Amino acid sequence: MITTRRMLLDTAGALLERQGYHATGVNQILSVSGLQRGSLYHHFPGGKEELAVAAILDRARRSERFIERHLGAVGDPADAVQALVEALADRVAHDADGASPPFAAVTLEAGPGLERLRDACRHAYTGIRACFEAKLVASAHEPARAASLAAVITAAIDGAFVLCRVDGDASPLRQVAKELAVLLRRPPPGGATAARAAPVGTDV
Amino acid sequence: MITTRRMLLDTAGALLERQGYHATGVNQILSVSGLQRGSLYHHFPGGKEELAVAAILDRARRSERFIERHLGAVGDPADAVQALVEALADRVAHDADGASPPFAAVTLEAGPGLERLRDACRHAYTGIRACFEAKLVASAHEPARAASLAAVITAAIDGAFVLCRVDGDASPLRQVAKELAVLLRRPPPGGATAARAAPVGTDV
DNA sequence: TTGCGCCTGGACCGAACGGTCCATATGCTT
DNA sequence: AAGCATATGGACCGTTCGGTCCAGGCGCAA
Repeated sequence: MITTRRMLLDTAGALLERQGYHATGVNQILSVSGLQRGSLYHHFPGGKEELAVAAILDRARRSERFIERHLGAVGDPADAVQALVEALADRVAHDADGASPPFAAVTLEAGPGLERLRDACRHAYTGIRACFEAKLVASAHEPARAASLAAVITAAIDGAFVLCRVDGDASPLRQVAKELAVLLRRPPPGGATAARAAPVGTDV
Repeated sequence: MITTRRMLLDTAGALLERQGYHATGVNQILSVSGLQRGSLYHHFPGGKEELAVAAILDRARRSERFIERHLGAVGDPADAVQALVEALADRVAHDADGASPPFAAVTLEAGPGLERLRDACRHAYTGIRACFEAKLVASAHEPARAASLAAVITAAIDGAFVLCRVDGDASPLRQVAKELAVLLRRPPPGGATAARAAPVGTDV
């Protein structure tokens, strides 16, 4: 049955995102999903870690599609990133418990003995950075600078999720949305490109 | 004995930073520190959570002092933040396993039932943001913008630590150092304030 | 209908978890 | 030297952990 596997991936993914790997027990995954141990170990013979890896990779794919869709909808990269992060903030505002960076907790917990999980997280972060990088390169940024900006965007969003969690409030994400837009509108320090700075600004 | 308490705080703090709360067992804290259960529960009758809270608060104080020292040593806030983040990158480069945001993992894991821990994390993040905010306000930034920039700085550093972990490399922090400096040198979007570089006094 | 896959329910397991308890040091006060 | 609070070593406890196992349920092909 496909729906059982899907249920496991979604449940495990949501719990991993919110709580991390060690705080998420197999029993919790089962009780939340309403399934039984036999099903889990049938679909994921490798147990908890195999399920976690599959759930992370699944959510990584979804995250990339989400980002690509948003970045593709707006031409200017500064506006596009701002809109994307505002959308994440809206999501946090509706569902306060959803204030979680998708992979940070699991990444930080994946120590020795969980190499597969670590690889999955690396894959996720690499893909996400690549989405931003592609958008920036397509908007005439130099490749090295695009990579640098993509890392900052990814890092700031992740960190903002953490701040949203401690604040119980979406404003850190909104602050990051605004400031990333400021950063992205600035011509590179080398000054090669003429100021496309534009009078756009002034939205709060 | 004070050294026993100190040993527990340092050991627990380091493990919590690297692995998070649930991945860090009481047995691990004891074996790494070379102490015994009796000592731990004597100094921290509240057990694992009380020790974790104390360790987090302890490290929060140290983090604030570290940040204040670095920000106080350089007048211009952009240069100061850049130097601070470069210093963190150097630390990561030497000690690859030290690539951990100090409080992110624990923050994300602190769900229902660990409210004290969550409060400690909130306190830590609030204090760290306040350090940056104070520096920016002292450098003639408007308060609202200073708060926004402080949140972005804090978030970007945290996220960069996560990226350093997955990359096994300090370059995300170096990229963030560079880009934060770019952002901080940029006048606010409204264009009103021309942030004249601060009086070089080592305030804070 | 019978047989034969895949899938699920759920009892069961050893190990590890956090926590309790107390006998015994240790060192300070008198 | 005696007495006492503080601190430590370590056995022990109940619970929960992730994981195994297998008896049946189900759907489909002959």
